[in-house]
Amino acid sequence: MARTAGSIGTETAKRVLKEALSLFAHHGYAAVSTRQIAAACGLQVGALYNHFPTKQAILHALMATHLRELLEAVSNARLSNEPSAALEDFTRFHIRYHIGKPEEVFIAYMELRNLEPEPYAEVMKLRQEYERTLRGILREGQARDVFQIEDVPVTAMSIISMMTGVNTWFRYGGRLSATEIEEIYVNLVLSVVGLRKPATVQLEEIA
Amino acid sequence: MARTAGSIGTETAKRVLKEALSLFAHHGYAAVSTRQIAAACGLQVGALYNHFPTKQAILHALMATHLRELLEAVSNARLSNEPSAALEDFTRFHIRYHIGKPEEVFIAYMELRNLEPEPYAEVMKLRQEYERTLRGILREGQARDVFQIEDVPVTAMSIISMMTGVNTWFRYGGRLSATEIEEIYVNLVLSVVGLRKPATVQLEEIA
DNA sequence: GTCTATATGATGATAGAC
DNA sequence: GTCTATCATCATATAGAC
Repeated sequence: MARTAGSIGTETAKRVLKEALSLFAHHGYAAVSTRQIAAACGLQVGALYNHFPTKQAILHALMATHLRELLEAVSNARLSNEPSAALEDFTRFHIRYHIGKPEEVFIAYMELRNLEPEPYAEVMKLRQEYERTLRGILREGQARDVFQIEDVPVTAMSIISMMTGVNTWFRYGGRLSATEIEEIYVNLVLSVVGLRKPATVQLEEIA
Repeated sequence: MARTAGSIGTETAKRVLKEALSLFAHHGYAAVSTRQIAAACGLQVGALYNHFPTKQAILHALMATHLRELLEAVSNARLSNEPSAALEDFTRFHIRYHIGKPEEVFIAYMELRNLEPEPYAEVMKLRQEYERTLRGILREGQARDVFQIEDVPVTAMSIISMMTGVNTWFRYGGRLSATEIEEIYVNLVLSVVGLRKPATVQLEEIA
């Protein structure tokens, strides 16, 4: 069957998702034809429809799977109970996860408008569930007076935009390693809530 | 002629750009047909080609015009010479400009991959020119020891991602007005470089 | 499950009349 | 400058043989 986004069974279906992921990320969903996807899998067009009822079902499966895996991963990340440590944990998790899955992230952000209302609503719900994790951390830190936050929802969206932005410029083999970027972003994000990790480079420079 | 991005003369050409802007922003470049654009202008397809040689030329004109206007506007914004004031000026400018032109911004970020190498390179150059303005401010503030910045390029991209992110969630008539959002973002951006506007809400809360 | 063949319609772009 | 008509190609999706 392999019709639902949650359970993709067969090897061929997995292959289709893998190739479609790459093609959609590079050229955009609307610009990729089912023939291209089939060819990349070593199939003819007709065979594709044994695994997915429509082209859009492939897109939906990619997005929903990505977001579900993201939610599962952040749930497994076991963030600290202390707000500033939790925010650091969340930042490291987000940067690492997003740098590791640039194509999935790109599609999940760029191809939303190609979804029909129903799958769109489902995907948006998953996204908001992830954003809620961050808002929870921010609210907790605000309540305990360890964060300086003017507006929690806006700050949460800002932090997410800031962090997800790495995917627009980061390339392996560039000036900075993924680990270095992670460290920089921890400082950037903590700064946003009025904190700053003590005893790092920029403090030494000032002293 | 109206073939080059810089100079679009006739009324009809302007109309085409206006309608294409809206259609591309809503459905995506690849998903919009030339017939749709023509119909929105009250034309037949053939007439479109009196004004633009290809569909992609319309996209290119939209992106290049937007970025050129953005550069002109930021140049006219007369940013302060003092780094922290300049950063505040830049933030206010960026938020205001981007909230005011959501469709242009959306297209300029989302449809880059639909450009051929040459127009792509031109558009990227314009984008980088804008980013350079912010990097200049950050470097100046770093040199004068008023900003705490670990890495100027990464911080610049973070700030731009953060600010441009408003366009993904801001809607007129929502909880916050454009002015309120501008104020919040000034604080967020100054926080990123280790500053915070004095005597605002969150300081009173702490006291 | 995959193939070939095909239905049905839309696509970007052009030609030539007015 | 716009129209109508058309080209050649491509699209998604389906049917039926193997």
